[in-house]
Amino acid sequence: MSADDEAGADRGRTSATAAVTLSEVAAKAGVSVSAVSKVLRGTTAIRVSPETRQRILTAAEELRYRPNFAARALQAARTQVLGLVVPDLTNALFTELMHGVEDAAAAHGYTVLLGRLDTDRPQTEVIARLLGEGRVDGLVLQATDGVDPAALAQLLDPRAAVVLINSVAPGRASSVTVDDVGGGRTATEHLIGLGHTRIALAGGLPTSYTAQRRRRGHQEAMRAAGLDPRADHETALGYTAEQGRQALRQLMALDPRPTGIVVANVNAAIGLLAEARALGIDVPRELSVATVLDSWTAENTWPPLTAVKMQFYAMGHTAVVSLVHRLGSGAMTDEVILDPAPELVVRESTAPPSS
Amino acid sequence: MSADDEAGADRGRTSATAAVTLSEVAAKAGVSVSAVSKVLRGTTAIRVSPETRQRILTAAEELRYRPNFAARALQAARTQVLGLVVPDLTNALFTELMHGVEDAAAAHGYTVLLGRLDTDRPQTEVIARLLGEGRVDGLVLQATDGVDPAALAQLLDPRAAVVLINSVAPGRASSVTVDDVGGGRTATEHLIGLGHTRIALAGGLPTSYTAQRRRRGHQEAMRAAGLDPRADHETALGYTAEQGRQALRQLMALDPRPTGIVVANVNAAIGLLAEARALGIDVPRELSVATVLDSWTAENTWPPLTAVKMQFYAMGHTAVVSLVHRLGSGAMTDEVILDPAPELVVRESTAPPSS
DNA sequence: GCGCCCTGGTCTAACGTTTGATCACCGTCG
DNA sequence: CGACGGTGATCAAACGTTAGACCAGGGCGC
Repeated sequence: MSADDEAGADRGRTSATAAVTLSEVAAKAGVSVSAVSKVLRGTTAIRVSPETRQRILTAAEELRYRPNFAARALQAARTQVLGLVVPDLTNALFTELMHGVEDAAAAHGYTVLLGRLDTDRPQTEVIARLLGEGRVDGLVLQATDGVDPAALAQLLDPRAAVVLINSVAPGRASSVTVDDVGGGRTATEHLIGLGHTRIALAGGLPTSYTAQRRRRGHQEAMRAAGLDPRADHETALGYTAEQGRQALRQLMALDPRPTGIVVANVNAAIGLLAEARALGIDVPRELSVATVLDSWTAENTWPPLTAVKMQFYAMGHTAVVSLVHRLGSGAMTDEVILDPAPELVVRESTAPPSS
Repeated sequence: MSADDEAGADRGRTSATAAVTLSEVAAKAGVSVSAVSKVLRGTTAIRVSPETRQRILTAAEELRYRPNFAARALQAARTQVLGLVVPDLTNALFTELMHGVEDAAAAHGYTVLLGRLDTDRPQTEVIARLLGEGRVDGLVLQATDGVDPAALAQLLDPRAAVVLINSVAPGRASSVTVDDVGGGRTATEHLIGLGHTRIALAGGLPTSYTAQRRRRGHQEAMRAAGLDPRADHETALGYTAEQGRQALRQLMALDPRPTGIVVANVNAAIGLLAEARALGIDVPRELSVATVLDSWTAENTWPPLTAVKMQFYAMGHTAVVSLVHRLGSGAMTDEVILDPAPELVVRESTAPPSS
């Protein structure tokens, strides 16, 4: 217990903060409510004398008027709010995505509401709550990785304005994905270029759309180089640090060992790297590690991780543009961010094979 | 460019999803709107025959009725939504906090709206938008670290229902903080217990309330052990990985070098550790590192970081309880989470000094 | 047989905002 | 001098929900 802390000291009472309404502004300015609304709203065809307008603006200013969100939403039947719902907010990768979403939303006059997808709660519940209750006009949704894409598609109402990211549901929702195939390929090609031939893949769950595609990219690169992507050189355990550790133990049990590993997610790569140190495996001398996805954490491992940076900002931005478009015209689209392409960032976890 | 991807295929049009309203349910059940409202709401003093009730429930079910959020909020003059606003959502530490907030909110019938604090946007703008427009009933707010506490207090309306976390503003808002003093002390005592005497502090910005208190705990522990907390053994650069790297370079320029460093934030510790490896400094043989704050990233560094786990879940939980209490009674309180106490998690980045 | 209360509902106003319809006034044209 | 058009506003309805006031009918006690 620290000596300087004391808890629970009551200090006062709040009078219920009475919100300023249009009618109070109107009373103060000596005009009707609708006059105030029109002036403040900046309606076209204003038809108000300059003096009255000024009186209204001053009154609103002095009273610190703020339009009530609920009343406006009720009247307009829309909220100008978009929901961004992801399974894990505390993912360093998410920052970039969120910035893309927020920038695009702001540019179109929307604000962003963040939601987390509970693993225990059914995803449909979240969607129903946000969209069904009219809390948001549309949704940018990343499904949890464990969920079966087909099952997800099932519970998506095709009439709802939903844009999936990192996943697809043809005919049921729009989608935007990054170039996962390219990402898997780029990471693999880097190892091949260094001279590796026994290259393993520490992949994500088989149900994950991104995992499937990164795996495909890996295999394409292998075959293009005349190498055989062997099944026992692949794990599909998941994207967490702990699952990365498991993947390493599994792959290091092979004989001969692979000399390079492509990891499908940076968090898994961080765990995998830590496990390699714990097992006394020297990275990159004995083992090269390249990962798909880059983040600030990747440059603070030891050795710093060679990574393929994916275009999450662009994905978020495109998703919102797509959503806004959908809200306007109703068009459903599927897009893949191919430009700019995934970008290889070479650090120190990869090197030519020593043998 | 990958061969399997094609972009921008239009697929269809959405008819505007007409939301089901109470009156539609009423029409279907052959009763009045208010009867439906009362039954669905489960009002006490229901006064409705079992058959009618059943008819209403069935109709609502079949029509998939969802109450309109805006209408309900307008009528009740509150939203049952609490805002949780933090500077950085993608902080591993934030998970725990958020869970505490969400659990407590759910227990009191509130949902949580997440907000990010833009560094460029004025914080007052965010508060005004959420609270002033009636989007939320109350706010759990963590100010950005760079902001001056006095300045923050200035712009807080004492009538607003705001609970600060990791910061205080006496008389202007409630607050909940973790035991930063105890955290700084515990980390320092650990190094002292191992036999270190030249112990440095890699601290946060001087304006940060948490940094001030962790520093105080550090100094208390030093003095209690008869050691002198020398000014040149302290940095106050900030909580990011890069600032941790800077801190290490600065502290390693000392002669003699410190044999142990207490870092005030785990992200800074991760950067500091990476920089140590880059400089060829062997942790923990040449240098022990202990950090305040624990997260999954701390166990995946090399060596794994000895850390003091702070009670973020409890802080989030307590903040919401405090907020709900404030919304009810108007009482303003300041609380410090002292129980459970900060918990030392010993890993491999600390050892007795070698000299 | 009259007043009363209970049951099972309906009616109505209100929350704050927006917007199309309406209106009083005035200058002007035919 | 009466109809007309433009100006500068106000009026009223509506969005979907809630809650208190109200009401019709029937059973019962006195």
